[in-house]
Parts: sequence; structure tokens; C-alpha cells
Amino acid sequence: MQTLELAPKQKRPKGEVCCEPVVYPDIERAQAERMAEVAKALGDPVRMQLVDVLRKHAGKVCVCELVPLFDLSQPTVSHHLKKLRDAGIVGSERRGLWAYYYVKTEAMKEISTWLS
Amino acid sequence: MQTLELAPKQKRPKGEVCCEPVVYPDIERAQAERMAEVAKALGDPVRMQLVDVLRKHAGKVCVCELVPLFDLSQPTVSHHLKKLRDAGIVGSERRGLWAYYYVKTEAMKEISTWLS
DNA sequence: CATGCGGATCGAAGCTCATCGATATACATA
DNA sequence: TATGTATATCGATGAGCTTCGATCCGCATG
Repeated sequence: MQTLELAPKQKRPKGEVCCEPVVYPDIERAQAERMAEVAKALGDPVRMQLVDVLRKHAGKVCVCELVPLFDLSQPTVSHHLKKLRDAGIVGSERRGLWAYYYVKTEAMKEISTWLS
Repeated sequence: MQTLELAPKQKRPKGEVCCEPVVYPDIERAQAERMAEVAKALGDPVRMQLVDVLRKHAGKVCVCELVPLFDLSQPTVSHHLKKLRDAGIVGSERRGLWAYYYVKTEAMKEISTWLS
């Protein structure tokens, strides 16, 4: 493991120092990158609303109920759901013709804890 | 104010219903959109790391200390800091030649509470 | 087996974003 | 006033994203 510790090399006016050198370990870098992945998935109004709807319905919600909530085509909603699933934020389940989505509460807890 | 309540119009096989109709008020829609704006700003690895570094240094951190933490040009880091400031996540302060950034804890609390 | 339906995938179009070098701005020192 | 330094802004470029219509896949019903 490696840390970055950088002493500024430039001369400072009057010999002042602007602040203490910053250290940023690789472990925290990796965690921050994972959290950025989750935040990126949530960083679209449609997807944030999808998550909001899903978590307010304790059970699993059918895609056919989600599509008409937005002024978007069915393929577009399907695309957003896929992005959320790829980020580990939601899960899905097929029952016959229908697909049901639900929020993975661990993922939400993970990101909200990290940010708090 | 208006809410969306959509009864599915398609016929269902065997007369089954896939799930309860979903209601999504405009107020929650607006809040979700604001949260998406914040999440979008955090949805980049560089910006998430910037926030992580800033909040771990209770005080304010000079830009000249932030730039060398990344393998990026100074204009690029400046661009990311601006995005974070536009989203209300960080604040900045000038002292002579130097600029100091800090995390706005209210904003972090707002998003983490919303997600939890 | 044929038809219909819900949902996912594909390919394209248009827009946004991250990044850079160059340059501008503002302040500090000599 | 002239020079140097820290940061911000500008313009361009290439990658990625959202969105759509068209199409494909599975399952259910007749």
C-alpha cells in the first residue's frame, strides 16, 4: 500500500505556507471510487425517482407500473433500471410475463453511511 | 398540485393484476430531482475523492494541496471544484493568492438523510 | 402452433461531460 | 512598474450518456 504525501515545491511569498500537506491513502481512494459509482447511478432524475418509488413500496414493483410514471418510452425506463441494477442499487425478479424490481437496502445504507 | 395515478389499461392474462397502482406526488418528484443534482455532482471519482479529502480536514484546504493528489491538470481540478460548488456541496474562500475549499456539512447531511 | 403481450436489447442521433493547453485574472514581491 | 505565482476561464476534442424506434426474446392464451 502506498500513500501520497506531497510537500509543495514552490516558493511561497514571505515564506508562508498555505496549509498542511494532504495525505490520501489508496484504500480511501478505492472506497470513494465505489461510492462515486453508486452516486453516478443515482445522479439522474429519472433513476433517483425510480429508487424513490421503489423504496416506498416495501414489496416489489412491476415494470408495467413504473413506465407510465414517466414521460418516457418503455426502452428508456428499462435502460435506467438496468443502470441501477448494474450499480447494485436495485434487484429484479421475473414472474411469468412481468418483471419486478426492488431496492437493495444494503446498497442504500452503504452510500448514506459513507456520506454522513 | 397534481399527482399521477395510473390504472393500467391493458388486459391481463387470467385477469390477474401484477401489482398495486403506483402514486407519485409532484413534491417528491421535485425533491428527488434536487437529490439527483447532488448525486450527479458526487458521481465522479475525482469529485468524490475531493469531498472525501476535504471533509477529513476539518479546516479549509488549499487548492495547491489538492491538485497534486490527482494525475490531472490544474484546470481540470479547478473545473471539478466548481461543479461541487455549483451543486452546493463545497464552499470556497480566497486568501491572497490562494483559494481554500471546505465541505458544506448541511448538504452532505441532506443527501445522506434522503438516501437513508 | 399461432398470436399477443411484457420486457430487454440494438443501433443511431443528439447532447453533455471530462480533459487538456492556452490564456486571463488577481495578487505579491522586487 | 515589471515579473512571477495561484487559480479561474476559454475553446476544442473525444468519450459517454439519454433517448428513441425497431426488433428480439419468453411466456401465456386460444
